[in-house]
Amino acid sequence: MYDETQLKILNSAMTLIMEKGYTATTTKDIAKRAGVNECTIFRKFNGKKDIIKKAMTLPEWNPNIKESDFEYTGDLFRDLCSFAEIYAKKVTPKMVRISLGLRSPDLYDITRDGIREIPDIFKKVLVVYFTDMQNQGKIHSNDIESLAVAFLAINFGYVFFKASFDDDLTALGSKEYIENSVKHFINGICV
Amino acid sequence: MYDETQLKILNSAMTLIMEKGYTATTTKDIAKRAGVNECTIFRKFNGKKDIIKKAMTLPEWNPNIKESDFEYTGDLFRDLCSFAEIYAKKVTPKMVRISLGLRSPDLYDITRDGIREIPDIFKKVLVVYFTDMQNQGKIHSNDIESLAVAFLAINFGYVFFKASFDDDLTALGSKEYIENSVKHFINGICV
DNA sequence: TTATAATGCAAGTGATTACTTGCAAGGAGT
DNA sequence: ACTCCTTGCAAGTAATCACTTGCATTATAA
Repeated sequence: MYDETQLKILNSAMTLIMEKGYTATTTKDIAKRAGVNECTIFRKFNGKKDIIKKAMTLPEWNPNIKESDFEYTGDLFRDLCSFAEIYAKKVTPKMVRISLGLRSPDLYDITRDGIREIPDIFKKVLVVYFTDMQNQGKIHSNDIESLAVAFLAINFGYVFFKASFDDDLTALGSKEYIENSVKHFINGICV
Repeated sequence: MYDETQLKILNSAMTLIMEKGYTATTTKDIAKRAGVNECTIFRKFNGKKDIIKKAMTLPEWNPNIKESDFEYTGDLFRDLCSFAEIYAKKVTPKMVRISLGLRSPDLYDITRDGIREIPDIFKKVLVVYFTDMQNQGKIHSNDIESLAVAFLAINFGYVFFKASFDDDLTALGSKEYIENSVKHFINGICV
């Protein structure tokens, strides 16, 4: 699909965008990091935006989340931990940083759908799951929507904090956080 | 503190940064939106960065969150709803958009502390609160830290989604979300 | 009236941007 | 040996960036 030179350019561009954002990343920067001449970039791609468009299809720069990734057994704790782990594995701090770096008005038409897709799919999975559990009488909730958004927020918030502040806001590891937050989510905190 | 011209420049600059990000916002843009000549900007401020530095001290562009804003009674539901409401009132989608727009490498030295401060303070308040409730025997948790981060994430996640996707991800209003998510947070979902 | 300060206007600064072009060097396959 | 194909190199494009300057205009205050 892409030759070695193209891959170096794609990866360098995304790494820089992750660090500085799209607008602040220059083609000169990209060339330097990729170890190629600047004009090579324009021989290989149709401009700066084209690099992003193509890089976003690479698995390395796309969580590529699918509804079918999330399977469940009916065991609440096990299922929610599994959901959270899959989400954490796909939506890494690196992915969050990239999606923040791609926020640029003249890039929205390219990036918008791909970025919106990720929380959307995870939320859909959760709504289906909670509805199913509700029907099976395993949970009680008068608002599945709030439940799904809250669980999504619990997981997204954590990775966002890591992406933004590293370990400064919380030193909690992903595994402990998932286990504890799921436990609290299921059982509540009331005595 | 600032004359009318300066305020127009400050507000225009921040509005544009909210929409396009710092690097993509030009001084020409700012001048045009403020209805002043571009050179006036440089007569009133010491460069582009200086505008940001000064705008960030304005209450309109700074959540200005303080630990003392959060008071509690000991009633779990009431307290957590109150915390969430205060947080939602200070950390609006507009504020989130601004803090995302300010992400630029050559701005970090100015903005970093102010941005990190907000989740930090809210988390501190939550840790103190949950510890107190634990000591009073009102809640049970083997990890206060996870609890605080999860509650912070529930509230930040929601406002972030609104800032990024408006009502597309969820049409839930702030009031319903807070009430439902707090209820779930306290009671859990298990039957 | 007169002095002062704020602003607009127009023109211009050098630096940087994304992007282009012509030519030469090198490697790979025939 | 010959031909592609890729790439580097150097030079250049027009546009835009943050920022400056000199002068005219206006409103305000003394």
